[in-house]
Amino acid sequence: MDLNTLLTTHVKEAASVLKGVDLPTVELQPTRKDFTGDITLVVFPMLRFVKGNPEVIGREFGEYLKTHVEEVADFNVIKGFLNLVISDSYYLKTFNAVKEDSQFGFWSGESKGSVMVEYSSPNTNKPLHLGHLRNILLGYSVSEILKAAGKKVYKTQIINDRGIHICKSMLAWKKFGHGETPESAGIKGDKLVGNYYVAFDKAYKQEVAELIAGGMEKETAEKEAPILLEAQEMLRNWESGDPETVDLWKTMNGWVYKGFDKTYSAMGVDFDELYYESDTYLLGKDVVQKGLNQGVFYKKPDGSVWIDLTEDGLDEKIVLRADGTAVYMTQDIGTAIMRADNHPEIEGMVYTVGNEQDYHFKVLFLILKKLGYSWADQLYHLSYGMVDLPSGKMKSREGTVVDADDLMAEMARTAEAISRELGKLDAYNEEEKQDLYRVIGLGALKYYILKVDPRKRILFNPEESVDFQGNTGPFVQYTYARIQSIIRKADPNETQFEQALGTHLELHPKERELLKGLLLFPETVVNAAEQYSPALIANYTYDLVKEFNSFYQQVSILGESDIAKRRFRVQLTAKIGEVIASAFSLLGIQVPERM
RNA sequence: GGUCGCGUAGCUCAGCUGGAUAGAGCAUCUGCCUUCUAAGCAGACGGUCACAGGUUCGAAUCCUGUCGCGAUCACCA
Repeated sequence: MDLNTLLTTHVKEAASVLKGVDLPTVELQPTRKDFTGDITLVVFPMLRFVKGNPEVIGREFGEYLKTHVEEVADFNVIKGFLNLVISDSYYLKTFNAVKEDSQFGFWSGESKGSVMVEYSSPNTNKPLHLGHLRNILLGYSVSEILKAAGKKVYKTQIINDRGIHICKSMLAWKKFGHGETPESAGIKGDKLVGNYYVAFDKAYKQEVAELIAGGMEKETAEKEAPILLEAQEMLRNWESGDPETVDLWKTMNGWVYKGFDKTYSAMGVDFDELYYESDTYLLGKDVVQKGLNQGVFYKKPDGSVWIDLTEDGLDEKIVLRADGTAVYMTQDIGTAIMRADNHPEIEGMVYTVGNEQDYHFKVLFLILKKLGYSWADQLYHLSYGMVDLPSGKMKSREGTVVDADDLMAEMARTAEAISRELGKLDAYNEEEKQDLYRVIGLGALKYYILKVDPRKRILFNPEESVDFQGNTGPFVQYTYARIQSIIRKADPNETQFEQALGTHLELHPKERELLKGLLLFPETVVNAAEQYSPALIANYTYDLVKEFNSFYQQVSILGESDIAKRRFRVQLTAKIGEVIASAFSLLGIQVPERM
């Protein structure tokens, strides 16, 4: 039984014995740092049931708990707050009970069901940038957190591999590419295709300008530019399965996927299952047709298909174009259904998509519900804020996009510069050092992005770059490396968790704080999963690490002469290291042995 | 204009299912490396929790309104 439920039971018991009343709820909270105690019972809410002066009542309850509950060593009352001091032996016993569990904090019971988490889902004509980075890191981390909380997770993405935008880069490559390939150009495939997407835009703008100069209306020119008409024809060719077009499409998409894979692997993320829009949009069209027959949708005179959501407080929304081609919504309907069909066992889907699409997902979930899918109310849009630059939104046309590959490389370079200056890595060869720089650089970047509440937008200033000190990934990594250094130097016998520890040690205040922090890990994981928030894990880890560093500075571990104390400190240190590694694994961040 | 989100120290953020004197990091300033890694520790400075009402014994937290910022309301994805 954990401490809170134990105390709740006894407080209720005290109420019944002392006052003869049934307390429906008991309010406990961690004692604030400035007061003596570990757990505080707030007396005020009890006044509704127990009449009297809160301070007097607090003292009465304190006396009762101190004499009847062995875990309560002492108490004090300040205003309406009953601060309970928990005995050292309770913390030591609890530590003994959990220290050998290498999966401490992770759900170890039966699976709590399956869930599918979608993230990344890029266009295939633009390289990944900082915005994708947040999406991918969030989705991956939430997946890991859900797993730790007992779910089976399928990591997935929908790849937007179809549509007019793809044809634009294909056409530009055909016109201006002269057969260039990633190999011949010596650049990643996604970058190559991205260049042609830009090349299309440039050519298109020029044509429009020329048409306007020739006396054409701007609006007409924008619609009639020959290169655009050509792209549209290419899309029709693609949809009708023209072999040459389909071949080119396959080739160029292949380049892009290879490039993306490199980026994903550099980031240390992966997927269990991929869905391609080119596979799902047809199913979406079928379902729309069915929904039309069911009366969920209706057709406008021009042939386009709509749903009327005005009764639900939303607007009318198009689900199929007049020419019968699919829109964004059509393919998302198809994708959701295909996923549910493939995995009847899943109990939920999480969509990691920016908050600019809040409305879209509201509508999507509502449509699926109206179509009668039972799983529709288990869909969740993990909505996150944009990543903006000081100058505003990132715009590829203005060249202000922060490229994901470049940024990761730059972070590693910064880590290298700092490391070289500190010069503590004599034990490593050059290759090991390079690995370490990547781990630290990535750690800084991932932590920087994941520590903020997903809902909030992030302002990224490339000039100032990401910190390596204070509340950062490297700070946590550094502490981990310190811990490993201690373990390397410690007597191997003493680091073994099987080595029993006494329960009658007198704890140093720093040790108590560390133990309290350690024991919070499991509930932190549960909370993070419930709220889909890696930020909770990051903040927890930071607090724990700060507490450890303070302990480290004030209390000698290996220098302690009392064997029982030293053994406890070494094991506590090792356990903290383990929890840091576990917590960081939930953020997708690695921890180094040295730094 | 409708809808949704956000507004806490100079900057970046915690705290938000109501509880004690609102916490960190960065920046600025002071100390601490002949003792386990100074990417660290200890401390100082810094606040009208956007504003105004309301609910409550108690509000940064809940409700209403106002202001500011952002997103969205496309036969783009």
